[in-house]
Amino acid sequence: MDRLHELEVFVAVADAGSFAKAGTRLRLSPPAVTRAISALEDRLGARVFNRTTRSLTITDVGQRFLESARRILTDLDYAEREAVGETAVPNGHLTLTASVTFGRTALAPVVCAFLSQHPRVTMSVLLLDRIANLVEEGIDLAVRIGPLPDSNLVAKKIGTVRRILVASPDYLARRGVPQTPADLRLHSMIAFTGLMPNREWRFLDGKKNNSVTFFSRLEINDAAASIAAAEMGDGITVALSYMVADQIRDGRLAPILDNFTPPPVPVHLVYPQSRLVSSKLRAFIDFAAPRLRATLDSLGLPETKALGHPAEGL
Amino acid sequence: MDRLHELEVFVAVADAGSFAKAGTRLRLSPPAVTRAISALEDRLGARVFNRTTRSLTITDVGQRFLESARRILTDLDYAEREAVGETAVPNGHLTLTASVTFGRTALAPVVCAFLSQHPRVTMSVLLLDRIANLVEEGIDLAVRIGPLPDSNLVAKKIGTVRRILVASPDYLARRGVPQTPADLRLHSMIAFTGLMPNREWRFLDGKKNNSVTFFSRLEINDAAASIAAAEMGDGITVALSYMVADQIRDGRLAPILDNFTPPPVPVHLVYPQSRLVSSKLRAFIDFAAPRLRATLDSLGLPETKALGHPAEGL
DNA sequence: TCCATTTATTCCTCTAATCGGAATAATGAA
DNA sequence: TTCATTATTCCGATTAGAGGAATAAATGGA
Repeated sequence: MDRLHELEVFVAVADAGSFAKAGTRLRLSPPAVTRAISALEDRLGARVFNRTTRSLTITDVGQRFLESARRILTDLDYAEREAVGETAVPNGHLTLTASVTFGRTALAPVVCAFLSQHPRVTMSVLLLDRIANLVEEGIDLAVRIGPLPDSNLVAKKIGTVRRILVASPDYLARRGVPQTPADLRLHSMIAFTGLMPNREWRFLDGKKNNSVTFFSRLEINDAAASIAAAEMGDGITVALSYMVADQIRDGRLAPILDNFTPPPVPVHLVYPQSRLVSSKLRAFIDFAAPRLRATLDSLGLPETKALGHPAEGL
Repeated sequence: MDRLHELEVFVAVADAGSFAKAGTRLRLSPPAVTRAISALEDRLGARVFNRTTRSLTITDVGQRFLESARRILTDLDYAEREAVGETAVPNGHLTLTASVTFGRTALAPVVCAFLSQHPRVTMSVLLLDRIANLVEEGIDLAVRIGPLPDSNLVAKKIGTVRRILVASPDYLARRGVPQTPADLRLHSMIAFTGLMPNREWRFLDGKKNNSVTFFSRLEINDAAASIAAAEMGDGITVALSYMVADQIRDGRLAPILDNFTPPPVPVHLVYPQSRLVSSKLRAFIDFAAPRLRATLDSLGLPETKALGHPAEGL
């Protein structure tokens, strides 16, 4: 077994406080974690952890070894990068996460372009419609849409996205185009709960925040499904602008009530705070930020200051 | 691949100056050495050695990495030993060498006893009838019989062995027992060239060195074969006392001219000089020295000061 | 006190990695 | 120019390590 792998697993278990969490962080199966720790313990001839199914404590041997293991892993990483000096190219693995639709539409092309320029980097891209815990899940970088809660993550803002109402031309031909937000009460609304909870459309009326509530005949928690339903003429839904860029361009959906939208929400790249951001992560951020900014700009109006009610983050 | 294995191979190649020598030292096949260096170079994204079939130079990248690699290997070894602290047991691999017959008769039982007391140690025992180069061949310890040439090896003397003349009782009944060294001229001599080159028997006559030359009808360079020939009644041969201890005890050979033997030759444990003798090597030396000393004592007269002509070493 | 859930470990099968031998090609020395 | 040595590649065989499933144990909550 790769002895450095053993050390990596050992440090991860010590940091995570359990085999299971360390496995999640390192994307290893439970037996793989057990195997690595057992191999280390065999070589040391001593236990490094005392553990049961629900508790884990580090032993004296483990405590003494832990600092050395960290240092050795850091030293090797540094030595390898120092050895190749100024000619170093970013290499290694990066794990990213984003929402499913953002990942598909905006992030994937940027990742592919980055990988073609950096053949020594490998990536995992996790498209999730939940807020991942970066540290616990061993994720290097996330794209976060919406206001950020306080945390010790580093955030780099790359733009905003607008929340817009859309409907199919066929629907609008049948039912008329709403002229005011109040008109929405007369329409079939497809309530995507991720962006319009409580059947309420909040918007800026000039500089004033306003909202209108409505009855929705369809309430759904999946963005793609709500957009598909709107395309089929079932009603009006809300989407983030990038989610429907293709459909708008192709004429399958039309934006409505453009002057009555909520303020745009920010989009950030976020990553765990660290004294040393790895070169590959730095390289990706520097590569991706302007490209994602351009993507966001082309998919919506230029960035404006966010005012008023914060949206639920994705 | 075990990344530390890559570092170990890398350091060994740098020290040895060739893949082939490093492979010999580490007991790896040529492809295994190539594979380890290639894996390291793939991970660094740069060559560490420029090499042809007959030359090898370290690159700038390799030079920068070499010191780090050494330090990391040393740090890990130390960290593992420190972590387990006072409860540490010797562990790891030791490579020993000795002559074939000494290995079989005297060393093997000691090695087995040591291994049964130290289950965390593994050993390779190389029984060779040539003088191995410890550093080049990655050998931790050798048993050397005979005077030692100057070297930077550390030597610990554990005893002496006598060179004795032996013949079978049947031969002696047929041809008579030689009473003086000069009588050897009248006998059939089996000249084992390793111990009696130039058909000459050198011996101490009181305090004076003396010698007798003779015609030998059989000259052979293999100790076992010459002893076997003597057992068959073909003549008188010379042997180191431990080589024929069993035969003498069993009455299959008898020593002759005991008062006219050359001075005993020393037996040493030798190992490369190093600032830190590994705990497993230290443990083996401490374990083996008294036992081998006892073995040598029981197989021959007590240790006496070596005087006169040095024997060829084995 | 009991039960359900979670987690560490073990077993098994499959896949991938690494082994060494043989062959090849290249290099340097005689 | 030839030959011996050495680094590399290829191939088949063996071993290692993966993850899934099952198991057992421990813990927390009811």
